[in-house]
Amino acid sequence: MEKKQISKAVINRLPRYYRYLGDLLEKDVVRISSKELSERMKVTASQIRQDLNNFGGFGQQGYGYNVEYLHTEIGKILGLDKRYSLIIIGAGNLGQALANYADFERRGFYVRSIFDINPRLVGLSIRGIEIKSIDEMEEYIKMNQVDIAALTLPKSKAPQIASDLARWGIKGIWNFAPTDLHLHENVIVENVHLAESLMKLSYKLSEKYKPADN
Amino acid sequence: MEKKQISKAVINRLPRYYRYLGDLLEKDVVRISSKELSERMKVTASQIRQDLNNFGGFGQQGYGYNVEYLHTEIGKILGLDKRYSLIIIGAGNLGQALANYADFERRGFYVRSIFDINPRLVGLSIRGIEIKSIDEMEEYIKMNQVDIAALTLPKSKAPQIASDLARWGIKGIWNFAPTDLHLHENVIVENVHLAESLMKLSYKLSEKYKPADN
DNA sequence: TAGATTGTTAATCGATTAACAATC
DNA sequence: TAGATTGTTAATCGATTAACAATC
Repeated sequence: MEKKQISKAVINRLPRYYRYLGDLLEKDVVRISSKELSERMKVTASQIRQDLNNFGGFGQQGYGYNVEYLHTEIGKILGLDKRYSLIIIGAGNLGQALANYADFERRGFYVRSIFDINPRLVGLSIRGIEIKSIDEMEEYIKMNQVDIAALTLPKSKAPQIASDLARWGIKGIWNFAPTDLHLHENVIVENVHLAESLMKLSYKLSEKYKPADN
Repeated sequence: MEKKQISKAVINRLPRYYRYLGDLLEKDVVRISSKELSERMKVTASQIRQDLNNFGGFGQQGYGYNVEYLHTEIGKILGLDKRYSLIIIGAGNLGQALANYADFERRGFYVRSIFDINPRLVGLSIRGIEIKSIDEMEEYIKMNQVDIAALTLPKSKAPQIASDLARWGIKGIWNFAPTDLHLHENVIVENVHLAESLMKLSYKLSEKYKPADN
C-alpha cells in the first residue's frame, strides 16, 4: 500500500505552524482551536485541519489541539527530534553569519567545521569553530559524519563543489549560491536565493507604485 | 476595466526566469525557445509561455524569444529598472553580510545606512557605510528618501521597529527576523525565514531516511 | 447532556498542462 | 512556401474552502 505523498504546499507551511506553536508555548497557552490559530496566522481553519490531518489526528473534538503536543509532533515530522552535523563552505560574510547564529543548535543543527579557499582565513575561529582549508574537506567528510553542507560561496564555484560533496556522501545541501544545483536525486537541495527574494520585494513595490492603474 | 491580477505563483517564478536569461546572456545566447528554456529550467514549456503571456507577447512565432529583450522586459516587470535606497537595521553578522554584498547594487539596491543599538558598533564602517545609532533613525528616514529597510535584528525587537518604520513612511520591509510582521497593507513585507528553510531541508532528509516505507 | 470543535467528504477555485490555430 | 514556435483556449489536475456528521 502506497503512503500518500504529502504535497509541497503543506510541507512549506509546517515550519510556520511550528513557529506559531512555539510562540504559544512560550506564552503558556495550553490548548488552541483551529479557528483561533487560523485567526492568528491569517489562514483558514479548514486549511489548518486539512494540513494536520495529513499526518494524523492530533486534535480532539470539542477541545481543539494541545499546544505542547502538537508542537512536539510537528517537530518530529520536520525531523527536529534528530541531530544534524553541518559544515559551512565559504567563510565569507554570510558563512560567518551562519556560523555565528547559535540558534540553529537549539534546533539540532550543529556546525562542525567551516571551509574556505582563502589561506588568510584558514586557522581563524568563529565561535570556537575552526576555519579549515578546502583542501582538507574531502578527508574531513570521509572521516566524519556530515549530514548537511551550507554553501555560502560564489556562483562560479558552487556547482563543482556541490558535485564533489554529493560524491563524498553528503545528504543535504543548503544552497545560498545564486544558481541551481543539478545533482543526483538522492542529494537533497534546499535553496535560499536572497537576490530573488529582494526582486520579489521590488516587484511588489513597483506594482504598487505603478503610474496608471487602469 | 480591471487589470487582471497576476498570480503569486507566477511572480515567484519571475526572478528565476530573470536569472536564467541573465546566464544565457552571459553566454552570448541570442534566442531561445520555450522548449529549450523549459529543458534547462526543468519546467514545462507551456508554463513558460503561459507565465510570460501574463505580461505581453514577448516572443515571435517560429523564432522563440530574444534573450536580451526578454531579460530586459522581465527586469522591468520586476522593477529592476529603478533604483532603491535601502537601510539595514541590525548590524550583526547577517546585517553586515548584507551590507558587504555589493552585488545588490548591480540590481539597483543601494545600501545607504546601517543602524544598531549597540554603542560599540556605532561609528564603525562597512564598505564605507557608517553604522549609526538607532536613535538617529527616525530623523534619518524623515530627511532622506528610504525605500526599503532590511530587518536583521532579534525577533523581540522586530515588531516594534517595523511599526515605527511603517509610521515613518518606509514602503518595503525585507524581514529576516523569525516572526511575521502585521502592518498596514500599504507597507510591503518580504520575509526571509532562514530557520524555516533549514527545517524544510531537515523534513526532506528525515522523510528520505525514514525507517519503514510502508 | 449540550456545546464545541475536530476529522473528513464534497464543492469550489486556481494553477498547470495539453493541444492547436495563428503567424513569423 | 514549409517548418517552427508562439499565443491562447480548453482539459486536467491539484489545492483550498465549505459543510457537516462524528465525537469529545
